[in-house]
Amino acid sequence: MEGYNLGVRKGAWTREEDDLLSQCIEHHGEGKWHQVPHKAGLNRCRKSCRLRWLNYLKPNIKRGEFAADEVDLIIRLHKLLGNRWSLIAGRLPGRTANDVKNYWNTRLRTDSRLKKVKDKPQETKKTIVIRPQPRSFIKSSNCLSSKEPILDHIQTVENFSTPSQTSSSTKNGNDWWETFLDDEDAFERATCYGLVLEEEEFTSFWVDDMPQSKRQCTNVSEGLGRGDFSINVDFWNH
DNA sequence: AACTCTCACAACCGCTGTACA
DNA sequence: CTGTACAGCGGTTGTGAGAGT
Repeated sequence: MEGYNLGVRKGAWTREEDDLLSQCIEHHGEGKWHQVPHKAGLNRCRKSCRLRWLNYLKPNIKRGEFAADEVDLIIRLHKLLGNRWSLIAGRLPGRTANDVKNYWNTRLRTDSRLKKVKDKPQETKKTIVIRPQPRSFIKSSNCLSSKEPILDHIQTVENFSTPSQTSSSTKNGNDWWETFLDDEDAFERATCYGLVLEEEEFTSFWVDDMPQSKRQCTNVSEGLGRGDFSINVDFWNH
């Protein structure tokens, strides 16, 4: 595949290789990984270069022990997302997907904190197999033009229950998602319905006009980052 | 001191999704 | 529509360091 093993160097990177790769990316920028080995003068495959940069050389990478709040977030996000390490890492500034994965596999997988999650009844972790279904909306649609929070609508789906919302989506001056991860009950309920984190901002869809028969397949996504709430609704069909 | 075991981390491999001709 | 190339992801393996015997 891709000439991956055709005479390229493998194994640990040397300081010289790191310097060449760093200089190349500082000069040409990230991306076009297939060109990087040639431009950098490295006898490495593009995958190796990319991995080395993303996991080790890239500026702002945080090294060392995971803080308690980072570990807590990993556990909670893993409960939501499963092994989607890149998404989990995206919520941990300075941490890479490889770091998170390694940390999980070597320390958290057998952590007692997870046992209670494993012991939960199966139905709370049920995942619905879902398939995409194209949908269209007209611009003048009430649901698209409305500025009301999506959660008011989503709450009608599958009895999904978030803290009661006002039209400004706040309660006691706080947005509910700011405390979402701290609210074990809300978290459990959300897990039941297969919340999925995505980077996309919610901009396009409403769900309240979906046929009742399809609602059980609605997949609700919610960005958990503090202050950068976004929500993404995918429409699926069995 | 020598050997074995365990752990943490870096890196590799195989696969999937996407873009494009 | 199909094939190809590429980017990116997650699972797995390799390896070095430290602990234990």
